[in-house]
Amino acid sequence: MSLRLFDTAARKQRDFVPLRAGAASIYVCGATVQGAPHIGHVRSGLNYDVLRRWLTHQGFDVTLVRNVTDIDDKILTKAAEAMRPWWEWAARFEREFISAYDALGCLPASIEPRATGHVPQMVELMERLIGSGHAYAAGGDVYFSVTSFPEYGSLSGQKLSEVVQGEFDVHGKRDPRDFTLWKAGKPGEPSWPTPWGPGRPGWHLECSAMATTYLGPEFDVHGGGIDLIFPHHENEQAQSHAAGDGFARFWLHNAWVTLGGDKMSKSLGNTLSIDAMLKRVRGAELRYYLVGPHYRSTIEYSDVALQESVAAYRRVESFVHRVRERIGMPEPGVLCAEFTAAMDDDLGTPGALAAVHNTVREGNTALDAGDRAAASGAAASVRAMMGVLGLDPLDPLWAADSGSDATTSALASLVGDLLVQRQEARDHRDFAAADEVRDRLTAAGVSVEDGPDGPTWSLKDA
RNA sequence: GGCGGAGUGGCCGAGUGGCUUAGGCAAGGGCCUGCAAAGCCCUGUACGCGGGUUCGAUUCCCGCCUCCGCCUCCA
Repeated sequence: MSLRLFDTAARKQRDFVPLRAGAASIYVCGATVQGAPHIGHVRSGLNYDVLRRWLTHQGFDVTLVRNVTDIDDKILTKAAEAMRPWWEWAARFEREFISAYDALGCLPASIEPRATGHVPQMVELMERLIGSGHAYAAGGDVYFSVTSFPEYGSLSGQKLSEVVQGEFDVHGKRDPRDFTLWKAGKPGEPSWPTPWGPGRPGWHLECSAMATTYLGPEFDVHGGGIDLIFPHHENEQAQSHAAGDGFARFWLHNAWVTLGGDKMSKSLGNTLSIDAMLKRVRGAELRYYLVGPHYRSTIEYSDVALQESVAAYRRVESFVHRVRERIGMPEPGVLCAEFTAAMDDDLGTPGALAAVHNTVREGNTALDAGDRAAASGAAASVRAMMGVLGLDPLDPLWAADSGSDATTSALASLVGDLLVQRQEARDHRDFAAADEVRDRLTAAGVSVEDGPDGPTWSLKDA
């Protein structure tokens, strides 16, 4: 049994066979850095992070490219409204995206190329397309001729005759469905020189150029949100195939995070910004929420569901912590077969998580029974499985969630003293005094649990 | 109009032609505990509606209803 992925182009699952044995190349459409990241953006990043981790765990040498679109109409418009240079505006949100990815445990991409840094490659691609009759320049714009390419529409299942995209254009567009590869420069806007005059990149072109620059003319996986299927990915594929590149062998698309039944709206977007979310839950908890459902299922956001994920994650986390405290640090061990089977089935994270929880239960039972080897083994397995999902509670990645070392050790010292007092009271069967200590700790946000090896404590909900 | 997705038990969320009907959260009962907490055990018996195929359908087929996405920038 090996990995099978749902390929949008084939509309079915296919066995993942990489182009080069032992290696996997992935291109993900990253952000247009025009505003702050919300959980929907990050869900996409997370999905491909899980794919990347799974492939890495299976021994593949993974190259993951996640681009940054740092030039586009909205960036220009918003920057102008804010009276800031467009490049400063783009850089600011690029940083916000990076820190959002970091906060949720998204491994850094192999490279995060910016559109503005790849104009020569775009020009080269356009020259090839014009040379082969698939593109034409008109009034400083460059368009892709959709009717020159019979395959157009194959990725998204659109019939060219039914496509209603685009509008008639003043620059001499030959067909309203032709899409823009390159936009002629306008006064006051940034531009780059080309054989057809100064201008700036069209959205579709940049991804083709960057993907093939780093991954070669043909590569394994191209991912993005489902909204990108048409026209963005259709156009990318058309350009690259028309230019003679093999391009993506698999197309993966993740579903939305919706709010109130609707696609996230600008007005409500703030509510779900990563910054706002991380004030309520920890990064790992938010990640669990976003990674738990299958990537092709829509997540209808709700506070209740988020809290359920928090509870579920903590169940796993507390088990691993318990083992660490009673037995010692478990190193990541082997995955259970159920987990592997689930992941191989188009990244079935729900089934994978079910396997984790089953192992947690077995581990807890072993712990209760005093079977240290079994408990430790279960914890090792849980760490490995959660690690594939980027959720290993003992990953240093999440250390920041529990405060600085100095703070932690000061707190540990104070709580330790109180627990000694409480234990003395208990030894004297003075339960009123013992409970008073516990109540004080509870009120301070520290919960106490009595285990077979004495009491342990932890911080309660943030 | 074209293309695509979805409707599962109190909630979230998988999945499957019948077998122990995933897993989590919440609830009730029990064990454990000085009491708790955590943990473990047990309980709930779901699959939008109407037909059809079948020995048997939540799962396959047909029709219908409702919701959503893309076709314009979008993760």
